[in-house]
Parts: sequence; structure tokens; C-alpha cells
Amino acid sequence: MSIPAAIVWFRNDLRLADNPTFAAACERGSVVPVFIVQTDENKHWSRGGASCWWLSQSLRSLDTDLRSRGGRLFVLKGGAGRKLIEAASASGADTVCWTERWEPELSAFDRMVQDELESVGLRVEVFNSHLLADPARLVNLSGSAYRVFTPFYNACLEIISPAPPKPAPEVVRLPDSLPESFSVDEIASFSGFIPSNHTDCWTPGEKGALEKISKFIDSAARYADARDRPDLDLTSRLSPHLHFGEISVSQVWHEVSMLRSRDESAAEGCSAFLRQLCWREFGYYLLHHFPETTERPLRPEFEKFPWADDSESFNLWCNGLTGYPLVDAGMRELKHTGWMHNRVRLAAASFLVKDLLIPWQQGARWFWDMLVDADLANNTLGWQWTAGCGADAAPYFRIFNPVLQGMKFDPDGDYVRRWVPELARMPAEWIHRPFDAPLSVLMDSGLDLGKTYPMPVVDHSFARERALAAFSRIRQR
DNA sequence: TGAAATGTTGGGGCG
DNA sequence: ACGCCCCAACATTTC
Repeated sequence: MSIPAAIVWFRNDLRLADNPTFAAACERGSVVPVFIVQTDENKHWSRGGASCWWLSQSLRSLDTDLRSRGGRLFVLKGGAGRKLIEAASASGADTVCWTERWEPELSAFDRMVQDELESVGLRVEVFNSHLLADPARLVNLSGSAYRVFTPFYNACLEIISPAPPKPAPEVVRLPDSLPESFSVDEIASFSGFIPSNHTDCWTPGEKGALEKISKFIDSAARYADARDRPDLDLTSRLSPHLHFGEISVSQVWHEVSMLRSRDESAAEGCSAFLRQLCWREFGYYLLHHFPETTERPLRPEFEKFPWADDSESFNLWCNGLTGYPLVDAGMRELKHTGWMHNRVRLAAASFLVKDLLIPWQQGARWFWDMLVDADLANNTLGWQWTAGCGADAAPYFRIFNPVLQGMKFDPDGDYVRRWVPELARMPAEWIHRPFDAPLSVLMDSGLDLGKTYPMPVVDHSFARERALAAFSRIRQR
């Protein structure tokens, strides 16, 4: 007599290696790997276009990997609870396993599903592998939630020590009777699931994630100096893979910290990178403790901030037509690849919020739709940080100068040249401020300002003063 | 995970 | 030689 099968409900843990949920199900015996397309899971933050594209690709990869081990992925469509119950009865499964999700709305959803399953006698097992530090457990000395990164980071370093990653199970045994399934290729055509296209730029899936980490390990020594340079390609680009759980964060941490201990010359870069992983943890931590921050500023005084209602400027920003080359390059990189270098995200976000006074929530929505690594926790943290209204935020008066940021972090202008071809012939000295360039330089570069490339949508030094004035207004009360 | 304004210092030109 | 000024370079303060 065989042990009943277990269903593995895959969500944002689309990998076979170092996946405790999948491993536990496999150890029991036969498994039914399932993905459920339910487009209304998260009412306020339904998956954006870039994210839909990534997901459809990643599921294809997961299906391929499962098939190479004798299994396959079952794609269901509809309400999760009902679909899981149907799948259990079709396959004789008595248990459903999944990896915990931490976005408040999704984790509430999962609790409802759990109740529904348990009410019909199914067993539910929940595993955690999405985070290294359990947000519910970490508190500061006064017993409340951290609001400042550095003490949170120090606390993380105390408790994080991931085990070596476990390889994927070699064989996946399916039960004798199986549930019905859509094909993974059909997902892109489901209603409410609207993918964009970034095929040239990425390899979604576990294999692509492993390629990225091994490439990063080879260049990590340069990360300390080069991570702020969008013109170089020395960041890990792991963010979408981590978001979808195509590689476990504990494996990433483990590999980088091993490198740090065996290669002195890479130590600084490795530490800087691990610190970035802690920012990811911090984002989830804050969202867990302050779930309303996806919509509203953590610092209440910012509710009164005099934001502008300016859809015209917002559209220029979205389309990379602000007249500030670094900002425009970033916004075009985002549109084309579904990703933007972190340093440029800061500059572009700062420009929207501080130079144009457009609410950070609008920027967050645009990023949410465009980013292949769109992640509610990290997106929220980043935008609130930039706007100055969040935890450990940049003080409001810290205003990025898009020209100086460009000259500092894209010194030769290669990043701008790549994404803003109108400026390709501008010399490095002027490429970040074509509006200040001598006429002769513009002529030689074939640039007709205002025609082939826009004049600045707003003058930065004027905008800076305006933002500071707006800030002093909310501060007085 | 800023930048601008303001302050200080020190070398060199020049009367 | 000396004092004065200019200003770059750096440091500090302020937003």
C-alpha cells in the first residue's frame, strides 16, 4: 500500500534545488507539482505586464526541469482552494505543501486557502525559504519593529547562517491518477494575464538563475567599486530570479559568504552584496510590520505633502523624455529590458518625486507594471525611501542632481549612449547636460535640442528650491 | 545610498 | 621681503 501523494503548490519558489517544500513532498513519495493561475489573488497589486511575461517563461522552464526527472507541472486556473481540492481528489493526495508568502494580502489569502483545505480534511504544510530572517521574530531592544536599516542589518548578521544548499531531487514520482491541466504554453493567453516581452534580455527559470550567480561569483571582487556604475555590467541581476524563487536566497547568501571567506580580494565586494540582500530582507520586514505602506507614507506628516497632479510630465518621465539624459536612459532601459540599474532607479525616482513633485505612488505603479523583478516589498521600500517618507528614508532635503549623478556614475556617458541614441555622438563632458553644451558641440553631435532630444521638462535648480519649499510647509505643522 | 552654500586654508602672483 | 588678494582645494554646515 502506497503513501498518498502530496501536492506542491508552486508560487514564488519556482525551483527544484534547495527548495524545502518540494524536497519534503518528494521524500514522502509521489508528488503533484501544481501552479494555479488566479488573477485576482491580490486585488490591489495584480501582477504587472513584465512580471506576467517572466512568470510564463519561468513556468515553462520549471515544467521542463520536472519532465527531465519524470514529472511535469500541472497548470490549473481558477480559485486556489477549489482547484487544490479538485487536484487532491483526482490524484488521491492528502497533503498540500507550499512556501510561505510574506506580502500581507497574499499571506491572508493563503491562510484562507489553508482553512478551506483543512475543512475538507486535507493536510497543509508550510515551509519558509523566501527569507533569511523571519520578520515576526526580529525586534529592537525596546521590543518594537526596527525602522532604521543599520541596526536591523546588524541584527540580521547575528542570526543569518544558511545551511549549504541541497541539490534537486533526482527523480520526481507522479501518482497513478492525475488531475487535468492546461499546457504551460496556454498561460499567456489567459484573460487578465497580460505579458509584455523581454525575450532578448533574460533567461527566466532556475537554469538562468544559476548562470547569473556563477557569473556574479566570478566578478564579485569588482562589485564593491562597480556596483554603482550602470555603464558596467557588474551587478548580479539576480533580482527577478530571487523574486520568483528560481534560486533560494539562502543559496545565494551561502555561495557569496563562502567566496568571501576563501578569497580575500573579493571580501569587500561580497560584504557589500550581502548587505544588499539584507535590504531585501528589510523590505519584507517593513511590509510585514507596516502593511499599509504600499499605499500610504510611513511618516504621517507626508499625507499633507503638496503633490502635483501632472499627467503630462508623468508621461514624459515614463517614456524617457524628461531632457535629463541619465533619467531618460534609465526609463528607456526599463521599458526595453524590464529592469533598471539600482543607482539609476534612485536618480529616476528622485527626479519624479522631487523635481516633478509627482506622488511616489504613481512611480511605484509604473515600476510595478514594467519591472521583471517587480516585488511589492522592495518596490515599496525603494519608493518610500526616495520620497523621504519611509523607514530610514533619505531626509527630504537629500535631492539627487541628475547631471552630477550622471557624471559621477556614468563618467564616459556610455550608459546614456546605449539607451538614448540621440545623444550617441555627444562627448562625455556634455552628454549629461546637453542643454548647457556650446552650440558648436551640439552641431558636431548632430543634436537639435528641443527637436531630436527634448529640453529639460523642468530646471533642476528651480525644482530643487521648489521641493525644499514644499518640504518646509509640511514640516511646520 | 546628496548637493549646495559657506567657511577655512595655503600657495602663488603681484605691487 | 612683505602683505595683500585671489582662488583652488578641502572641510563644515545647511538644506
